[in-house]
Amino acid sequence: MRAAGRVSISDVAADAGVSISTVSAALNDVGSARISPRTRDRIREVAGRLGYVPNGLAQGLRRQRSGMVGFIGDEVATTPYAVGMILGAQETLRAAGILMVLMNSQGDPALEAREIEALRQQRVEGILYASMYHRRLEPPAALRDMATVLLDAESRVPEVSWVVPDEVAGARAAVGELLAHGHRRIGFLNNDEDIPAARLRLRGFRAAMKQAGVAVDPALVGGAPPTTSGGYDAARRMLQRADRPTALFCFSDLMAMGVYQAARELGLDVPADVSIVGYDNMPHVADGLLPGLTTVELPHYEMGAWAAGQLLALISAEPGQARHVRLRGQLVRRGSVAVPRPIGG
Amino acid sequence: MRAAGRVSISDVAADAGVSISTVSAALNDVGSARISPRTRDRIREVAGRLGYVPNGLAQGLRRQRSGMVGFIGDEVATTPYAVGMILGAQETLRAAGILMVLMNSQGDPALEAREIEALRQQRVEGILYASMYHRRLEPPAALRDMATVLLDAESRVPEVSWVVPDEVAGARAAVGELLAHGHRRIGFLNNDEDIPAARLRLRGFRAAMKQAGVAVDPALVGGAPPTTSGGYDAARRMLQRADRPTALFCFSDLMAMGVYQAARELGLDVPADVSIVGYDNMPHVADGLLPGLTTVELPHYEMGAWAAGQLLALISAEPGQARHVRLRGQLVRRGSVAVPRPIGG
DNA sequence: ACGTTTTGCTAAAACGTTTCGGCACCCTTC
DNA sequence: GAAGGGTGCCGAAACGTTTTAGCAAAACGT
Repeated sequence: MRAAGRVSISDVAADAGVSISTVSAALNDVGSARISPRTRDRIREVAGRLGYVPNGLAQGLRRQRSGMVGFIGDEVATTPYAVGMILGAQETLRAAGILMVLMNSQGDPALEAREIEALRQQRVEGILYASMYHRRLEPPAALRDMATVLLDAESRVPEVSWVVPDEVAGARAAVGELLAHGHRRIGFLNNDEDIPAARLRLRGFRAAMKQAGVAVDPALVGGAPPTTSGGYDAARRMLQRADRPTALFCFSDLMAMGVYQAARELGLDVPADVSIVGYDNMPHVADGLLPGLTTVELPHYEMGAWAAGQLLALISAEPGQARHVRLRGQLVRRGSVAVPRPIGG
Repeated sequence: MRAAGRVSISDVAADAGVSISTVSAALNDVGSARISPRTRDRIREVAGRLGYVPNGLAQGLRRQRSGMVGFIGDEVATTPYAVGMILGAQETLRAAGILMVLMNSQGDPALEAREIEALRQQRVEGILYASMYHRRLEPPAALRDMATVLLDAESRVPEVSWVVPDEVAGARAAVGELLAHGHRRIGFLNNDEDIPAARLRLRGFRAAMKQAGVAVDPALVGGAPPTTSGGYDAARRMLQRADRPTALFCFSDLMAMGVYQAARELGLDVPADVSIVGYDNMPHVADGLLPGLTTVELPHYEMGAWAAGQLLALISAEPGQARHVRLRGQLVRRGSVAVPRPIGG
């Protein structure tokens, strides 16, 4: 079991009959070093035959670069969203030959501090600090002197880079889809918490309506908990009105799922009687509903990839330009939007 | 930006007026070394004041232990299931002071080989090799000489440790719940793929029925794709029979979601007319449905934790006992099971 | 044939730890 | 007052690399 990587550079050197410096230069293709092609090939052959794998710890120690970055999630790893961000980040880092060490703090500051200490000890070159939902947040003091990028969170301090979804554009796309189908009485079931996503999607909703010249009926804008039953309750209220909306834009796919239930109970067909657009493109929910839910994707993968790219830039470039980005998510069209039919028709 | 961890053990030694050996011994509480309490305290104080963080790479090099393990997922990171396993593993490793490096191979063997190489280079002490769904699978040859534990997969070769869910027990628990409520005509909507989970859950279904002395009607056992629409289609067929079942056990929560839809369309109430039990306890699906779905949890977190523990054992113990475990998942009771009422009543 | 350049390689230092053996010194003990 | 044992610390080697400076031999120019 403990045989892995037992052969060191000096074994290769001995077998090839050269010095370890030569082996190092040959294997690393050092431009400044002059090595005859024959020697180089011999070294390569020996290294391959012996199964030589350079010791990353020794390399890291000597080069003063560990080749690793840390990924810290608050409670992030408990949510399906985490995977997209992790995947995107990991993909980008892999291309750069960097490994990713995963941590999650469960929202416990003391634990988080210990984790940062462990990462610092392993000399990670930077930190991806991820939130599970779009919010405002300041990275802990322990990260002050490390290259850090915030994922799905915005910071007040301008020196730290971050990436979040473009909520306004997402909401505009969603409402635009409904408007394009001819809907005019469009309701918005917002999240009733005071978070950036709620504020910004409302702004996008209003902007889209205004641009289309459609007045917003305040009675059709409601807040509820962003859960299935939150959506269910709100939808029951809204869909029983005489002047009910022909379409509903929901803050989340979960709320939309509740809307489906409510609609069915009220004898309303989706999408014939009421069109629905969700938000999140939650795996197995948005595509699991019948009919499939048209929704706005949260660009988790892209945010992860962008954050990793920015982190790599911070690590290599000394000036360390902080950047702040809002990434658009695609509208994913499925079967929950149709042309409205006259109410009571 | 690049200030992190600049201070080394020799800085501490110089400031404290002792040798680096003494600093090392003092900070590591080496039993064999004799250091006066006063000196030790002084060293501690200096280390704290200077913000000394030992260099993990140098430690790893010298101790011949990197303090890291790798986690390789096939396509695992794309699924919500991954997070539970990752979390469980990470938690256990954290307690042992071990970091976890995350990789995912997307099912591409060439990529996987490169990733293993990278992990080997960083001298990880072992590998957690995770599958996204319970299946048979052999770890790649490149892992032959490394401490490896399979997660959510069984291997044919007895030397490799693995952990999978106890599917038979899970199915028995699910069907037992229905039987306990008085159901006798119980249908099973199985996955029509030929995978261990399908075979074993069918076995569990039969075993539970047999134990209760209830004959299995073959017409009530069906296979379908484990998706929402798969469940929907199968349920429509089965629930329109004159001798329809009063309860349905579904291979997955997604299928159960389709069953909800079908039942509602057929004017059947859940759970009054038809009781439903799912499998997976899929986040935001099982608890998002109305009524909440009673289902069997897949013990992802526990499997991750067990695998990490076993890996730690393999790493430390030279004999390296391979172990194979089937972990039970809890039955999670929500609102989708009730006492049956007479059909047509 | 003799300096000069180029080629092909090596020695040694350095990265930051841990650990082993040993060296002073002090305190007992007789 | 010398032998003996404990106490408190230190020096140096080793872990496996990379990199810089430099050296011998070969090739080149005249």
